[in-house]
Amino acid sequence: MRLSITDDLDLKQIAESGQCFRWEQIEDNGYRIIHGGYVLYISQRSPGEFQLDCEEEEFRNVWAAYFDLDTDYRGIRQMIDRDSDPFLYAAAEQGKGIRILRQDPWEITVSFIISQNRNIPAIKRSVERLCSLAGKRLADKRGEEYFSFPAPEDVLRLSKEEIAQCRLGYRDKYVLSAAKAAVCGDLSPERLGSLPDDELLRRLGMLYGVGPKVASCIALFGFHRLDAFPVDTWIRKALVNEYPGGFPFDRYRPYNGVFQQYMFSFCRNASSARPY
DNA sequence: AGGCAGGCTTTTA
DNA sequence: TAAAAGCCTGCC
Repeated sequence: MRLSITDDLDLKQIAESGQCFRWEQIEDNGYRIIHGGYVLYISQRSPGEFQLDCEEEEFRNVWAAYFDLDTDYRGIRQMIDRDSDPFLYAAAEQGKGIRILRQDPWEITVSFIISQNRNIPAIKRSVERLCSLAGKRLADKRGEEYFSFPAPEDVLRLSKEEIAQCRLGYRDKYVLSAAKAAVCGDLSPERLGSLPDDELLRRLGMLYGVGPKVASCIALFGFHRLDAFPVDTWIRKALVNEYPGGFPFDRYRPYNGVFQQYMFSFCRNASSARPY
């Protein structure tokens, strides 16, 4: 089917934004996306024009939510005043097209535990290795092989040797601990989904190996808490350099996490020049 | 009590 | 060799 939208949506921006680690680029501006039991091939024809290899029904039931199409990202960007916050304005202009996907909380929890103290290519390798060893080997509509993201029980069934092959390093015990918590139901959306942000962050932070940064990422990307604001090395530098008086969280509530994502993308893409 | 230094696996540039 | 979407432990 074809999809035409007027709001922000840029596949390349999202693919490189560091929130999803399993999108596979299959052509220029075309990706294969694995989400739960569904696989989508989607390509961007032009700004606002997309081709998807699914029926309208699946789009309405699955992918519209995945891409968070009910949220008005253009409207969120318009909260920025160009004159009073030129840095954030420049970041949002360059990151236009980013959306916060509604991804699976368990997959996000594992992915961001793995992410700590590593760069994105390394994260992707570990996640994919984990999937190929513990996930189910399946075929998509094109007959191409893919692996599902493993359930917590599947992760717990891995041998020591298989865990080692995932190159998780010292994070392996964190992943196994999270899997045990998930099996107990301690990570279920039913139990955590209705908690207020601060309480959710507190619960996530109780997981072994999950500190403030990773907890914020899980809240933002796994529980769609758009006000959660992960502070990593990039954002830390940006806050020091651009907001010596502190970031105006009150001004940007309840979308601080979206703005954080623009800044993260901007800082990572910026080489050394600062064109703003 | 709360803050801080050092250590941790591996990969990337 | 330093840095990478950090966190844990032990010490003060």
